[in-house]
Amino acid sequence: MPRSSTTSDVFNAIAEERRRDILDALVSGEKAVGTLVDDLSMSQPQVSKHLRVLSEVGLVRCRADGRRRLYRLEPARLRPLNDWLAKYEQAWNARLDRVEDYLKELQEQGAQQ
Amino acid sequence: MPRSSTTSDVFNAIAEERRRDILDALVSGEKAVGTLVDDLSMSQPQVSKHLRVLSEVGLVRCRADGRRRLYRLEPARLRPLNDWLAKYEQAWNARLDRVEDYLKELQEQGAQQ
DNA sequence: TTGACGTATGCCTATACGGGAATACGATGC
DNA sequence: GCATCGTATTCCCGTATAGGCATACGTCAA
Repeated sequence: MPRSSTTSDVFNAIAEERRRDILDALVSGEKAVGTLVDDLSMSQPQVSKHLRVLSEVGLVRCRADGRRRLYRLEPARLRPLNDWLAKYEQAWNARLDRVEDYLKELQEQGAQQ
Repeated sequence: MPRSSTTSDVFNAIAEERRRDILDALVSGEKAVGTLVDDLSMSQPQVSKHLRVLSEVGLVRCRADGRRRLYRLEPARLRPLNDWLAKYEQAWNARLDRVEDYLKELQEQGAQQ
């Protein structure tokens, strides 16, 4: 069995960094495909394909404007991610309280790569 | 070019649902591999392999106890996810304020699948 | 109509995957 | 030492990808 499809859920869709870049670029508002191509220095087909994936999981929505297509963010779809992450906030904060431990994390993180 | 490695970052590591299941199971505390196998009804090699991925991105940490290996959560490593998501909280909340829109989201989400 | 523009799609390849089965490894108890 | 338990690793497979390139599609201007 291969990896789950990128369009199977939000988690798989945002696993690709390029797609996160696209979402980041859309935070400031609706943008045309060409604008994303320029801003992110990606090929046009590449952008279109990633937008398709994001669209299939509902993270973006499309609107026609002449021959351009304007894509906008659909932040509500990030909810599953937020909900899942919320479970760990408590455990997380408990660690953050111990500053020494946290600094050690960062050191190990740096040393590991 | 294939998809990024599952061990390339936290985003790719948690894309797999089984691995999220494992993390969820570890929220309550340190657990042995066998315990996870029973709790999650997964094969032992499967659990070990997923734990390896989680371990490589630092989401879990291992400790030996006799012939058992106890794995525990490393919540601090979820930070990149939290940071990335934070960018969207504002846009998100703006939508949540409009309850009608949010309900519509849920309806569309249900109708789509 | 014709051409140009903006975008989407199809084909291709190398690549990394998740799961199953078998097996190797390390620690324990006798 | 030896059998056994608990885990990790290896090999195999079918499969879905991301990117490059070429091209099809829809819309607008002249």
